Amino acid sequence: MPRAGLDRPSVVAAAVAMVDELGAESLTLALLAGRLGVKAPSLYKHVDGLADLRAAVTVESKRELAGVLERAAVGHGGAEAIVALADAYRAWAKAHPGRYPMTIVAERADDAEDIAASSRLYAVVAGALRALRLDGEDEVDAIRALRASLHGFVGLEAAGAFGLPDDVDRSFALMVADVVAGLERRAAKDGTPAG
Amino acid sequence: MPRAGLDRPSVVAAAVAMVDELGAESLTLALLAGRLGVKAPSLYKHVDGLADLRAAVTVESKRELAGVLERAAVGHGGAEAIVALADAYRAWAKAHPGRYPMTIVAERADDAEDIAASSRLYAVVAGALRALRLDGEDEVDAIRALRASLHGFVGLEAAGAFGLPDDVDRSFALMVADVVAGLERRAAKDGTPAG
DNA sequence: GAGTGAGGCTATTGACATTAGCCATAAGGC
DNA sequence: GCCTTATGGCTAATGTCAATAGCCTCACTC
Repeated sequence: MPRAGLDRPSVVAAAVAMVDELGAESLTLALLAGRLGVKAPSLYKHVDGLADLRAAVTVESKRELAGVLERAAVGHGGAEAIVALADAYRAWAKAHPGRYPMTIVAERADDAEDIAASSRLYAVVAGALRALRLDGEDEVDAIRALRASLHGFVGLEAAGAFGLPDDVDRSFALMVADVVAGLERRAAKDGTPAG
Repeated sequence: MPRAGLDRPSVVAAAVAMVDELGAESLTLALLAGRLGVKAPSLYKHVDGLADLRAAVTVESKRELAGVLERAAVGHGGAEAIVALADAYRAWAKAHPGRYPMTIVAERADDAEDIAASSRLYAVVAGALRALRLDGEDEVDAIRALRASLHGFVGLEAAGAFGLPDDVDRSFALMVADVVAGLERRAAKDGTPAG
């Protein structure tokens, strides 16, 4: 029997592809092994079971999304940066419906890579809001509002909750514009000490 | 062997309780049967397998949430109604983290009960926005924006994505206020033909 | 009280994860 | 160029779970 030449990165990459194609539910060691030309127990040489594999796919997905958002934000400032981030966020989620939900699960305290990837994701959103010059609790509140809107819209869209034929792109653009306007008003209020 | 006296409603009710306690992942026919003092195959006399049971729990959850929201909205008008709806929505989701995600899955075209429950849920959100007097696409856009914000916030909260200690209630109240303000501005623009 | 059907049951199959333990291959030391 | 070693495959076995088939008995009806 020739060696298949697998290692952890290649196994995780195949798992990522599988989740993209078949959805998170369908990620099974048996099927993945088959695709890699190997029997299921062999995967345990590279990965510590299904839970570990899922965790690895999660980290990889957080990294990928963070990278996409970082690239989307460059060259834009102020409100434009937020809109660019929002569009990239939604596009990535639509392109990877199987993996998108993984990007919002809380980081595992014992996984340094997960913590790093999650922080990157948080940082890129925070970065898009930097121009508003909010700080402390106000900044946290703003980040939460933006993340909630984006995640909610994308999550509902992926779940097929927008059954009506009305233009979804338009609904999204309007929502993002409202969020931007709302946060800008918060920033204005913040910067202008009330009498 | 005495009969256990089960029927579809009692089996579904036990499943609902199980999801509330243990989460959706842990809903298994084997465990549920054990709780009901019965062996797993017996459940097939009342329910058409795990998929059917999950679908039934989903419908029940949509109904329950719709009922809660309907009750929350009565006695409020305008912006107040939206805030009341939002608070009730979040409270229910926090109280039922295992079932909440089921409430957003698209209805199954072949399940009349599911369609009815989903419509009720949509209608109660639409009702809270009625005072804005939006119509057609504008109304659809508004409903989507409100649903997205609510779903996103509670989804992130349930996922443990709000790791920072900052006051989550405050973040939510601010977001809802911004959504209300944004939609009111849309309504004003809509009612005032631009020059 | 006989008949009947609903609601339990056991037995079995099949998918899957996981563990234990074996064996060959590929890589490195002499 | 051999010998050692550990890595990366394997088979075999266990356990959990869903699902199906087919049996048996209780409870209700006539």
